[in-house]
Amino acid sequence: MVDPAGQPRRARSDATRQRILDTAREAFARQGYTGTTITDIARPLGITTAALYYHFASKADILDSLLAEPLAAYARLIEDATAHRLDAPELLAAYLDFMAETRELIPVVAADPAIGAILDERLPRTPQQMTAAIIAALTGPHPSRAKTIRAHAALAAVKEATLAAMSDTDTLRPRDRAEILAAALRALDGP
Amino acid sequence: MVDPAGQPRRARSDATRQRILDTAREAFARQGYTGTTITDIARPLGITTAALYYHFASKADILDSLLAEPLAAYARLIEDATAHRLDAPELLAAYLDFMAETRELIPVVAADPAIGAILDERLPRTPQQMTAAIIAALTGPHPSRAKTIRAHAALAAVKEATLAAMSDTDTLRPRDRAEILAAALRALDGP
DNA sequence: GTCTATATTGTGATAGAC
DNA sequence: GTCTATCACAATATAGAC
Repeated sequence: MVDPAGQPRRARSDATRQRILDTAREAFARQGYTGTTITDIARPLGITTAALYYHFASKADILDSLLAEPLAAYARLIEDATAHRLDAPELLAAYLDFMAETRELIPVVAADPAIGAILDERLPRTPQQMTAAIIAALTGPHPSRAKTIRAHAALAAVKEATLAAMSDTDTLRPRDRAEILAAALRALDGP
Repeated sequence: MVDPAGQPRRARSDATRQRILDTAREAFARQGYTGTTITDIARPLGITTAALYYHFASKADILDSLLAEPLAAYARLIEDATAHRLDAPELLAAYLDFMAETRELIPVVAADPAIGAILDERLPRTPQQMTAAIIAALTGPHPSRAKTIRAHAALAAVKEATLAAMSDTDTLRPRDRAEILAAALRALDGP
């Protein structure tokens, strides 16, 4: 059960699979999902596209593998929001932490309309419905138009400021995190 | 100079050209630029793709025609920002009005990495540099890290809240506009 | 100004050898 | 597990008739 390279075969295969995922994530982040060809993924790895299809059933399957864990985390966030287990500051903080962890894939998913179809099959609700659920949790039981607008502002502030703050660091600095949350809460709550 | 339909030929051609642009804008907004085929544009109009190529040199040429005016307006905004002709509230207001006018095309441009290449040829600076210029104008002469983060938050709040407010109306309500600007300024300026 | 027909290229994906 | 070779298809774009 050990091949000439001295590694168990299963481990070797898993390692290749992981390298494909890493390369794919990078390529998707840079060129988008539709804009990335399977050749773009295979070539940097020094393998052919045929070899790639030994590890994954399709291009969409690669994306699925990349998104599985983040999507599950996001679904949990939505569930917490709709069940009112989090107040507004806690919800914004949870949303921020999710964005921080998933920062590489966020633009990929947001960017490509072709991903919408894939997402619809993986999620209990549409992305728009899921955003609406967070907005609703932020506005509380009496959602005036003004409050809804402020909720959109706060959510967008958290998302973009987090991505901006992490453009030069791999881990979000606690001071930055606090600054972002304070700014979002000011946008949400009024003077 | 009048064809059987009773219209001057030039006017008829211009009208067709305009219908192509309208259909293309709608399709791009729905499916993205890369995700839209020229057949997607031609079929709803009841013409063939060959006919479409009489009016436009390429698919990219259609996008160029759609973006020409918005890009010029955005370049003027950047120029005003870098020349410090606008203070922070005025700059956010100008940014908001630009987003409101261009709302259909914003997701298209933001979404598709393939558009980046086209944009690089049309703009004096990269989109990232242009955003950075607005951020710099918002932070003022002494850009602390905290202030920069707040500027990102404010800008994102304006952008997304404006798109959200206009999702159900064609013209932005003055009350909504004021609400968005107030929220963004709170995010920017601190308590 | 629009058509039919076609050239050309790029892409996701598969078959079968090693 | 990776290769060579190839397929099927879709997409942009062009040629030339009407």
